[in-house]
Amino acid sequence: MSTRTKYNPKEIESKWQTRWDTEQVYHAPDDSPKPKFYNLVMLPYPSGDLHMGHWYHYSSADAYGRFMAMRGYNVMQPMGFDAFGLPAENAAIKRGIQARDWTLSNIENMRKQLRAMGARWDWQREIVSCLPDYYKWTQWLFLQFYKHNLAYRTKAPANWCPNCNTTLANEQVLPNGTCERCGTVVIRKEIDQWLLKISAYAEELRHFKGIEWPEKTITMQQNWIGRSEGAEIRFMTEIDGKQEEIPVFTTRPDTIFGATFFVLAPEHPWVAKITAPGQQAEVAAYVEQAQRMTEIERMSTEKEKTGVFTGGYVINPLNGEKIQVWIADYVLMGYGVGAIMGVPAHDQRDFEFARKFGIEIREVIRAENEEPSDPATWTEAHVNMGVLVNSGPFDGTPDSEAIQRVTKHIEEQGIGKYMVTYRLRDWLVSRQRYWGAPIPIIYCPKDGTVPVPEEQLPVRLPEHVQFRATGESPLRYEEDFLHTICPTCGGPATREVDTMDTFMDSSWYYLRYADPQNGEQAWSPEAMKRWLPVDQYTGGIEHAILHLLYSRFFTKALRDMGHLTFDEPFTRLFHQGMILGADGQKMSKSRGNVESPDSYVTKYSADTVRCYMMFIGPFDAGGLFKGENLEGVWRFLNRFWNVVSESWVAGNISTEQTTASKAIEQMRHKTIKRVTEDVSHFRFNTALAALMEFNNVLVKQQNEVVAHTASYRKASETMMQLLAPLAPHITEELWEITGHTQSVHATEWPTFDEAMTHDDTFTLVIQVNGKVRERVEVPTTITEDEVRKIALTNAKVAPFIGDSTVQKVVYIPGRLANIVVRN
RNA sequence: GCCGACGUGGCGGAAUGGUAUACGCGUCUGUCUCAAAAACAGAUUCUGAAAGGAUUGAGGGUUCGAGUCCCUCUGUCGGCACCA
Repeated sequence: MSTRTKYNPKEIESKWQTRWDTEQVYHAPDDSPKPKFYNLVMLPYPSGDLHMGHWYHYSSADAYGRFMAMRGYNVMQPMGFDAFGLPAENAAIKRGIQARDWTLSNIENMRKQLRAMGARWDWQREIVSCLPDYYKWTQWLFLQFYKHNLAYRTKAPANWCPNCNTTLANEQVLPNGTCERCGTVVIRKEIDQWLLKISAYAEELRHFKGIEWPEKTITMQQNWIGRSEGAEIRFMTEIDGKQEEIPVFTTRPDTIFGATFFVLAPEHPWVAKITAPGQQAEVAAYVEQAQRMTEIERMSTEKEKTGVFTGGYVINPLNGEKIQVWIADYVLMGYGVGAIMGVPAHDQRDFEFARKFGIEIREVIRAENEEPSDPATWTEAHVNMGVLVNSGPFDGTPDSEAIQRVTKHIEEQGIGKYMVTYRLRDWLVSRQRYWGAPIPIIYCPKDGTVPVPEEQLPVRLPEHVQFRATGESPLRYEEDFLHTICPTCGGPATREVDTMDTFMDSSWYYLRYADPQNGEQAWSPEAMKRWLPVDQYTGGIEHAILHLLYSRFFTKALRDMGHLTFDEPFTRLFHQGMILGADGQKMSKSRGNVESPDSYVTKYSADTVRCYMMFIGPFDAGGLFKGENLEGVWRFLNRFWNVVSESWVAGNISTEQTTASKAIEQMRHKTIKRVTEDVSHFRFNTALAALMEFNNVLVKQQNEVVAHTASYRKASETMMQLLAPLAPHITEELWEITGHTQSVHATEWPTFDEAMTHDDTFTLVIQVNGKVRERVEVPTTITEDEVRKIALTNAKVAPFIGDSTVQKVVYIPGRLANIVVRN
């Protein structure tokens, strides 16, 4: 009999990590006969260290991947690095090193940490977005967008972060008007920018056909995209003696007879033209002031309405009325057509504006049962439904019909049309920074904007540059980079010095994992068809709009270009929660509540940290990291180690069936059922609780006779398999110690027999009027009559019935009997 | 302001309309030890000597029976917010 061994994680974890690595057991082969399962996690930014959030995210996602592998899938679970971006550049400026060196050494460190988790990463598929063999294809993709008119350059007011010294996409400006990265207040700046025409896919992006995503995420994307149905109506004006038309967008064409003024956004191209000479100074001042405003100031809803009369007029095409043209910053250039008709009676914003500037408020819709009243006495706009009044030929029309009737009318008259607008604006991808993929465009004095020919890719980012303290991109001063030859005429030309938003890199990395080493193509059609789309994607909800929306856009655009054959990149999406410090606050150095996962791996084991992360609570809820709570998981793993290793050295295995062995067998089946269902639904916390319960039972019985039965041995075998996805090292080691030759992770997931999950007896709960009065152990075969008899004659129950009349006995088979009595 | 989710022991949390508080942490008691740690055994929602009573943010409703379903309120969190 061998002596008892102690759980020694240091030794076994490095032993198995090395073995898995050298034997490449987690590489997903392209030619497996098994069905594929693409298990993806959002790739990390190489900040230098894997933090608690990474462990939380990746432990569970890996457990799921391991579970699916044991269920017979060819699981592809890749890992890579989203390696371009500002932190590298800032570190370079601060420390006088190269961004590339900083990034690559961080990656090196994080690879080690990722290995120490014991996850089944497919390292052969690793991608690093800042390396030329990756960003070559990011550039290639940009060129495809350009070729299909989905990338364009324009001079427009852009969100500018004065701290990061670069433009930002709308999605990167937080709701409070600050920079997503650094929290600085974003201002607007007019410069030439490259944009991707995501708005062309607004309608399709609103739909989520055939995918299982959290409702919340879908709603967030739909709100972000927005959609308003209405009409574009052209108002007439006269400029320099010429008849001109200015369109407005409205969702309420039925209220057009109530339009008493007209408003242009301050940035509207017609502002200068329509402004009367006498008003020019005032208008110019207002426009300038609006431009200077930060996003915060402009977005404040508390703000009182402001505006300036331009001195110009337009004519309402329906009633021929001449109304004043104003400019006001509550009208946004980026929505609709940047111009509105002001209907103060039935729109609260227009109401406030009209009140402030003394403009007429004219009622054109009256709610049913509403007494006629003077709009001048109103305190707010009347937005309820009703029937049209003061609306010429439309008087008396219920406004439920009026929208359609007026729209039809203006279409027939040729003064407007039905129109849908979206809130979603095009994606600004230019960044005035160095550490990103160069935009593959050349500017030639003769040929203008010329895309870099595909065979000249990649446009290499210089690897050794002089950083500037201001954060200004060093690229524009890199003469070798800047000056080039025009691909069209061969003459001298300059390169675009802006680089691409890092979200460009991450919008397609999941495609590259399918075919990561392909030097000829971004991916081959075969690899694409074999692996994509992603079956399960796990990542934080903070990317609900940014990365997840961009990736969907890429997928749809690339499908239309013929490069992909599916509509959605991520079939099933799961958001893990956020892990907080023990004080309930976000972990941060300034708060001093940061905990390093590495120190807990050293103190306990990787398996302990993994299991603890899964045990904190529901995976989508996140939770607080409390170091002391790891003790519980650590004790569990030790007890598990001891009970398995000891029971397997004990000899004399009996195959005799006893009451005790049958009970163990039943619990084994119940546990398989619970764990299988829980892990399938990402409920790792309750799966672990079930395993702990089973283990507690095995521990309790390890000195009993039953510990020498085949059932008991089978139970510990099942425990190893069920725990394997969660704690891969300890189970692998025990599996080997107990004489198995194959890896536990390569075994088939245990199955259960439904009949075996039911006990022979159950605890019958006896209630009187819904209150529990007694519990009796009875056989499951018991009949209702027997239950009634037991319930009504039970000595402990009797006093609660007393002299009252028993009205009925509700019996729920297998559970309880409720005696209903009335006095 | 609008929309959505949530509120359970000292703590993290568990509960197909059917035994509330599983599992774990912490705490207390005990065993072992010169002692401590570890490990092991037991206790641990509140109240009560016990029988019992009360208890899932507050109040109401549906039901034989409600943490779970419905209504009102309240608190916390998340999203949106001058989008015509």
